[in-house]
Amino acid sequence: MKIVFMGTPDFAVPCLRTLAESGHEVAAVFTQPDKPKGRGYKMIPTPVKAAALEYGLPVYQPLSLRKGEDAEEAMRILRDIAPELIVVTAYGQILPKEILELPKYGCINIHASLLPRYRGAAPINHVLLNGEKETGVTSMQMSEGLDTGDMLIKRAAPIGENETYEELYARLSAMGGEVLAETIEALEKGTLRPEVQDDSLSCYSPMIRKEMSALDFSKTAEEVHNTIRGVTGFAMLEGKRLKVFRSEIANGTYNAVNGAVVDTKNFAVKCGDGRAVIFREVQPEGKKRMKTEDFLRGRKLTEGELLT
RNA sequence: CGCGGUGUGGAGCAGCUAGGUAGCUCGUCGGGCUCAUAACCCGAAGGUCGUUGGUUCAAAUCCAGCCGCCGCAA
Repeated sequence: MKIVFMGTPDFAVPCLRTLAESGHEVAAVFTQPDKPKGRGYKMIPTPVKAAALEYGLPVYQPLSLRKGEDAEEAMRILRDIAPELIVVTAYGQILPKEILELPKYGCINIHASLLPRYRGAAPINHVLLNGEKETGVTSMQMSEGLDTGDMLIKRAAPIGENETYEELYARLSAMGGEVLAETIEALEKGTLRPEVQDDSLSCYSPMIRKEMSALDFSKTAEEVHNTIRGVTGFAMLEGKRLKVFRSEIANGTYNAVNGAVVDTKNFAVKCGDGRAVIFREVQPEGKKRMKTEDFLRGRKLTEGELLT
């Protein structure tokens, strides 16, 4: 089958690899344009582009598929290729109707949630922020709405109590490749049974804004913990930013001001419900990421010291 | 040329402002104590102080360049 793949971040790479190694013809890979990024504004290729070049696949990076010269040219390229199927995984652009209808089998999307829950840009983050116990990956037949297409194959995954965004992201990313493989296999066999999404059960997961990462110690320990897991928390310690990558909820309750260090050996911080969150992995401003034990060797805490 | 921080034994840091014996908390190794321990006590090994050059009687420390790592911002 002749397939065009569209995707951008790491998350989409397993899907691309699945296709590239499936024996199907990957006629083109679309990914977002390279942008000056990071320190020194270096141009960094998107992970999907890097992987595509590895396989020697042609890469296209239109600014937009909806308007402008790039969109027209992209449309010409797609018509010229005449793919039987387009696979989209975390591409970062909305596809216009004419592209959705171009391939014989339409466009298939791999989405990192159990639809219709957590439609939208940041399902993995929001699932963790909300303390969900289970999530998954769904493949769907794309339609014009945002993640509203008919569901094809759905696979669930339990979420660990202390699992972080990075960990869940990696798991679901790999699972995405597997679900895609199954979906294509079923498509070829004609055994797919599309299932309409129940809109009344749906919810959206909007893009993450950086202020969502600010830890608020007046909230419950569970909420603080979920913020750390879902979007990497940060707090101010002695005027400097401290990122928190990993945490657990401490046993027992404490009597102290919210945000106070209540255990200097474990770096436990008291939260609004009297319980405390133990930081397990942190990164001080200007330093690298490290385990809390390492951090505490160089930076002694005092009981009652305040995080804000 | 986006802004800024940082590079010191295996880990995390201090020392640098006012150049002159390489230090702290851990880890490792050896020994001791203990019913026992991620506990405690004693001892030891381990560092071209990122790199190159400059200033100086003398540079981890001052100056310049280079390399690496990181935060912010996009």
